[in-house]
Amino acid sequence: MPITKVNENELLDRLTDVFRTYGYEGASLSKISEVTGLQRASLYHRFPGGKEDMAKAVLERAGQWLTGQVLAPLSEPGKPADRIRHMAKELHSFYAGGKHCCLLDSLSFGSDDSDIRQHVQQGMSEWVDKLAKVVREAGVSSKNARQHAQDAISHIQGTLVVARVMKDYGPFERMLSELPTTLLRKKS
Amino acid sequence: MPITKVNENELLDRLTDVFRTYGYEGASLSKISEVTGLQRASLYHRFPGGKEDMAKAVLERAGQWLTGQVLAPLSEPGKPADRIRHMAKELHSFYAGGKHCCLLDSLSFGSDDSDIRQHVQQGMSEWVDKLAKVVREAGVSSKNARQHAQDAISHIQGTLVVARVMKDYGPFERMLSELPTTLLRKKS
DNA sequence: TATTATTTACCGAACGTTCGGTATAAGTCA
DNA sequence: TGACTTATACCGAACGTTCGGTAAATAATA
Repeated sequence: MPITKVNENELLDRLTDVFRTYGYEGASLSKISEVTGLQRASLYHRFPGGKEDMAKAVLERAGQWLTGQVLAPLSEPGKPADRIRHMAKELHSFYAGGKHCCLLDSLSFGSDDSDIRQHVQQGMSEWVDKLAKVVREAGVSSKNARQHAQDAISHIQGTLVVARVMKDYGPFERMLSELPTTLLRKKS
Repeated sequence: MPITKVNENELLDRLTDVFRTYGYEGASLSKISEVTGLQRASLYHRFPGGKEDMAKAVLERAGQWLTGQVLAPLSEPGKPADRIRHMAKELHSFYAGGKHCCLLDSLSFGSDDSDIRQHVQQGMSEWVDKLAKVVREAGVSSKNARQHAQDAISHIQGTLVVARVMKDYGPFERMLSELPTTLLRKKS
């Protein structure tokens, strides 16, 4: 078979970049074609389902990344606070120090019942659940654990919004450094 | 002169709704026309600068609303904590309990140097400054005041993202109720 | 040769925008 | 008052462009 012009991983990297930056509607096929170096028709060869397939693939891979790289350190041996510090480090590189915004934000606009929206919701839902589980294992009560997980993710999303709008990455950095404390606080 | 089909305020209300929900690119003139009840050409009579003018007008009014309704209670007499509680109340209705997402989020996607983006940045910048000023007046050190203001706005944005994605308004409500504490904490 | 990746060329539909024109209200002046 | 002008609010139809998507042909590997 002929060689691919762009390999799967790099293709998804660039797609991620476009969807992150411009959102779903803003990510036109022209822009995608320009960024990936593939013509529209070639993109349809790679993603028969078109733009929606691309967005789903991007979300899928981001979810795997999150699970494997960010959430995994939480399940390894060591003191809970150390494990969370490890996660913070992974989050830092995942979001490029706040310079990359979150797909769960950029892809969550538009009509309520869109297919993409459901994927986004499921992604965030899994994130909350997995994070809450670990916090619970660290000795926080079940109810508080879920709240802390939600609050942490809220804070991540919020600092990323501020970073995007203001180009100020301070709040994101600060939030990461305070994660061990805020996430494991016994009483809210 | 003939009477208007939709008055200025209601028109801006509906425009706000569309931009909030769909973002700038997602808010097509067809959708706007449908929601406002005005034909495309009529919208250009009201907003000669087209879609961009509409978004700017919407941002402008939201900024005035924020200044007048949300930030104003912070400058009135009374205990700082009470004043912040008042602001929280106003924020609650401003964002409809978390069901309305923030224009500063939905309009902040797309190319970095767009005119809209600059308006959004200026809007959030003003918000941080005004909030920081009040926190400083309540006795918090200058540096901490700015950080607390940024953190509060981050948390607002974050809980709104979570609310939009998950349809869970708990984090937003919780965040508002904890605002007096978090905003006035002396040490971080 | 069979298969696969990519391309050129093209499609109908929707995009944001503009134009020509109509209906209504208010001001002007014989 | 009544005819005339001006200004406003709106609309239908079209503008050129871009949208997401497809069919047929070419190039390259196995």
